[in-house]
Amino acid sequence: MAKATKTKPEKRADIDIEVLLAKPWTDKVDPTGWWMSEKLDGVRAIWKDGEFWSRNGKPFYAPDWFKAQMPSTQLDGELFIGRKQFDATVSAVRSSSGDWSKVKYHVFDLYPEGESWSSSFEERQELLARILRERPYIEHVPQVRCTGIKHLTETTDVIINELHGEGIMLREPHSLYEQKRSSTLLKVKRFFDIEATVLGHVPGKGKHEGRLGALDCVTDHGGSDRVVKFQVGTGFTDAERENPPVHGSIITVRYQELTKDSIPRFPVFVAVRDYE
DNA sequence: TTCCGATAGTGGGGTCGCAAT
DNA sequence: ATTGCGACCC
DNA sequence: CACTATCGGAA
Repeated sequence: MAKATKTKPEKRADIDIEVLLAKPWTDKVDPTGWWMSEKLDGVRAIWKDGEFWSRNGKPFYAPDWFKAQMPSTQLDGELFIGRKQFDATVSAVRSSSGDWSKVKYHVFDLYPEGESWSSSFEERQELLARILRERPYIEHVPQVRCTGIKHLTETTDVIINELHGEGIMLREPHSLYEQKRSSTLLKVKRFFDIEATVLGHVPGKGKHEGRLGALDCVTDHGGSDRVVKFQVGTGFTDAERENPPVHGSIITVRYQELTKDSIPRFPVFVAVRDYE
């Protein structure tokens, strides 16, 4: 295993980074012919000018041995340790003395520079396949042609239920790299519902001054002796914030997954429970 | 008429780093 | 040594 | 990341 060098990273200013961002998939879009890849729950990073950059233009300071394998080509991908290891990935790549030994850079596209603007997704993947060969800490994210909605559903089942991954990314065939949120890139995720009891109200700020900001909640999933407290602050209409569920109400909360402490990640208010 | 795209602005869990205690 | 907070990631 | 609220133009 290569060791991190002691050379302190030169401080670099932020730069302008504009990446392709995804929209949620709905069944109004027929995925037939689209490219499927696993949605990796890591940290988005652009390789450019000898450094990794976040999608907000902040630098990540990878060790020299990690950067030594990188090509000169500008790349778009995910710094990723493994499934269910988002926190470990963040810790590795964002701390000043992070352990990059388990991190790999999973590349799914070129980052535009000149002519890559005008090349199709398939052409860019072909170029990537040639560039990314035989590089120890780089993976070229596999793309699978989707044969239809059943194929998409079954693949999502495997990724989420068996491999415990986050979901699927869908790429429109022949699409260009657009440096914005685009309908040519869709994310397929799944969410769960839980019921929780309202403990209290957190006041809102700014445009929500004087009304609800978030609800303090508690749930007893995972054992009635284990009290799991969390907050939910999105999913409300303005009218609901004006007149929120009172203390003691049972509400439904949607979330993606439970954290290691059994707390819902990405919690969203759905409704007050409407049955007894 | 409805829908879509873009912008602005709220909110969550978790981690790191730094200041205050 | 502990706590709180802003600034990031998602 | 999640969402709501607006607005203007496309569909």
